[in-house]
Amino acid sequence: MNFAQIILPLNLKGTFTYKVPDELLGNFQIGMRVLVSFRGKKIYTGIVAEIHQNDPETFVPKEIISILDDSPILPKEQIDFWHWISEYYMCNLGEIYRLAFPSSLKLESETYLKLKPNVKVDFENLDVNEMYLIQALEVRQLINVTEIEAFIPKKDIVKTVKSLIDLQYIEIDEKIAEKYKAKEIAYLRVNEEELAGNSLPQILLSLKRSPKQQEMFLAILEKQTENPEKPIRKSEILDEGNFSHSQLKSLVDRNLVQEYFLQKDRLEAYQGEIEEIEKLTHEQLQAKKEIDEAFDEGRNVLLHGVTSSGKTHIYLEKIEEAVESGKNVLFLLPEISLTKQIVQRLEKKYGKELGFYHQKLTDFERVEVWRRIKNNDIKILIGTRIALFLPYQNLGLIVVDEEHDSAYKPREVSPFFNAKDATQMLSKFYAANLILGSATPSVESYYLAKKDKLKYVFLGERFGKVKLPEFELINFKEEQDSKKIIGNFSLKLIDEIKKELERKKQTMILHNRRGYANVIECETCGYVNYCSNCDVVMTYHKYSNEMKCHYCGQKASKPKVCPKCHSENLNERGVGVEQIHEEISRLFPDSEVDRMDVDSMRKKFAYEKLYEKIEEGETDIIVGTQMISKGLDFDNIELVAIPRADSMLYVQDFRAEERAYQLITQVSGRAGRISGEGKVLIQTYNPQHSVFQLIKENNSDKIYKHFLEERKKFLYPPFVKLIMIELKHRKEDKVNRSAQFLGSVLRKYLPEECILGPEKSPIGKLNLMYQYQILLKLPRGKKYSEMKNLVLQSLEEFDEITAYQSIKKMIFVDF
DNA sequence: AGCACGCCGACT
DNA sequence: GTCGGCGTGCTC
Repeated sequence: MNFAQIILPLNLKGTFTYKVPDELLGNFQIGMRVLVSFRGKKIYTGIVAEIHQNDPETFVPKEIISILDDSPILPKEQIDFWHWISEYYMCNLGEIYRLAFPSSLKLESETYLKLKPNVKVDFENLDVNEMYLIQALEVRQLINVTEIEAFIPKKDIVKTVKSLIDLQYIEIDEKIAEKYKAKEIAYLRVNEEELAGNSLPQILLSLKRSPKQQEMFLAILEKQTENPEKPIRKSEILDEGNFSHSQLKSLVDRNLVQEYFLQKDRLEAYQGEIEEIEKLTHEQLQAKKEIDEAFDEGRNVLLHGVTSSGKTHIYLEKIEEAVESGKNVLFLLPEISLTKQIVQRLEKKYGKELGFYHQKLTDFERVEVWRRIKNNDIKILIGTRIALFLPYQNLGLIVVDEEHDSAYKPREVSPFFNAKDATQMLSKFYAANLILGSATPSVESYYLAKKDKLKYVFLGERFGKVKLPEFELINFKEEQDSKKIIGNFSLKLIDEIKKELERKKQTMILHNRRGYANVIECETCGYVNYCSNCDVVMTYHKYSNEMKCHYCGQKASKPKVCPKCHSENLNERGVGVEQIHEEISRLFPDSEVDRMDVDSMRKKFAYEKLYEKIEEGETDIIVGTQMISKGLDFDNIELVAIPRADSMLYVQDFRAEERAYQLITQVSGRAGRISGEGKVLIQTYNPQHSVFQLIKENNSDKIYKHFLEERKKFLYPPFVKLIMIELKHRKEDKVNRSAQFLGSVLRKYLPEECILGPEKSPIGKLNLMYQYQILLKLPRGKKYSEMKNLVLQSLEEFDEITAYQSIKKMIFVDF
């Protein structure tokens, strides 16, 4: 008797045991998809995680209904990887499965059934339900499981389907993939035979009464003669010459032009020439050599390269080497919009062998990439964190660009894992090389590199020996005291911007806070506008004239009078980017000032439009949030100003300083990329603050040393391992009680100094859910896994309390 | 997760 | 009298 452990797309612990029917055993392998029923009526696509002979004692396993693949859809490496993520990040395999697979590859009750071809049904021996289903299938070729519910009682569905499959009357529609045919694109060509049979003047004569058709025919002919190899897109002809479909139809009817279709991947392949990569500089060559050596020793690399030092060049070299040696490459980015430079080059050289995979693709597009990866048609995959789960065949190199970016570990979507860290395991399973790259590596990666767990490769020069920007601190307190300010700007800063404008250079102003004012407060009674769903104040957005909650997205109108005491003395407090933008526009009325933040970029193509505008030099000053620190590489920006730099530091998060450093450094990298005349002005009330001083000094070793000392002193990563447990419920007393209970269970097993809390989360209520948290600081190394097991045990004890089952539990490991 | 079952309040 | 609220239990 054979059994299998099946991963189901449900947020449930572990795998489920099913019996493998003997007739399926012939081709039954780990990594294949199977169809199983669960809870009687629902059908799910599961993944075979294990095959064994242990008949379970406590329950009678159900049988697998059918196999959906001829060969494993998931390679062994991925299954190992899933197990690792599940264990390390304490999440369920089902959650990973849900995230990893495009929904069409894990159809549930949507799965379609059809009659087997040329089958003679013996109606005599069928029961009523079976007869209904057969009859329904005779009328309609395909029926999905949900539709069957209309005429067969839910509880009998699986039984009916199964017995008909056993009788060989019906089958699962296995052409799931075929439902997602590659998009076909229409092309046109001149009918060569006609052209050979008749002379061109003859043909044109025959068209003399339809001038538009004649024009169109010539347009097609011209393109075809120009480059006989290049197919001519139908849409291209219609759009360029402004021809109509009916005109084309006449030409096709006359047999002068032929319409044909080519299966074309949705992701367009670039057709053009390839430029050679510029030669690596001496410093880059040295870096590359060090990377090569590290790879020879089987070590992973942290490539720490200052902004515009040409990390991309080095990536490209390594990527091309890997591809040439027959391996495939995964290039990971925090967000897909940041692909510009790397893509341009790769697209030219690899065209169709380049793939993209990210959250913004449609399901159709995702399935297509899956298929291409499976067929080994993609050599280089550029993607975001979900691209970790593609069924790579022959992965030889993984590059994680901007490895410090927090987009690699979003806290909003489960399963919670850090893609940057997970990559290290993925590379291990595939025996692939790994490069983590950044201008501002995370403190953790830097530490690993210094500890020699990663090979540290440093690029300290900008490409072409361009000078790094200079930093200057402006003591805003002093300027304020001597009345040398206007609003949020010191005269000094205003003056510097003026100079840039005169030189026709562009300026960037960073203010990392959305909206216009942080709070609207009643001066009379002190009332502030709280979000009704969350325990946070609502931010005033002047542009849209509304109050917004940045956590749940709720909007409200701006109060005209205090809702509590009806006073009209409402005060705006806390400066947002809109206000900075407004002030700058007022200070420089003749200049073009644009704002870039999530709120102003919401409209379709808003980002692209502004990007073009800046590139064309039509924008003089760009005011924005952290958005401006990424992906905007323009040659003409020389000044970067940060008027209220302190706001970045006073966030209660042990990474606040690291983030501030990263953000300031990243945005400063936009300045003087070509000219080397870049300047960064930081306005602060606290110029003596160590972070500002260290940034000014621009000595990365010293900065990281400082961060590491702080982390060591206050016991934070990388010196301890953090696990944050967050409990949520609609009723505050209930979460509070449950959190106290979990705290006491944890204290039973773990030493007191490891446990902080439980306490109310910094945001005590979010989306109507009250949240409490417990922070665990666990020792590194061997002890860690022991202690983690104790945490697991505590959580199990917690789960045994039925009253707490409705408490939502979120676990963030290494968050 | 998601779905059924089951036990208490406001209503055609 | 019912509809429907969400607490509880269970899934191979």
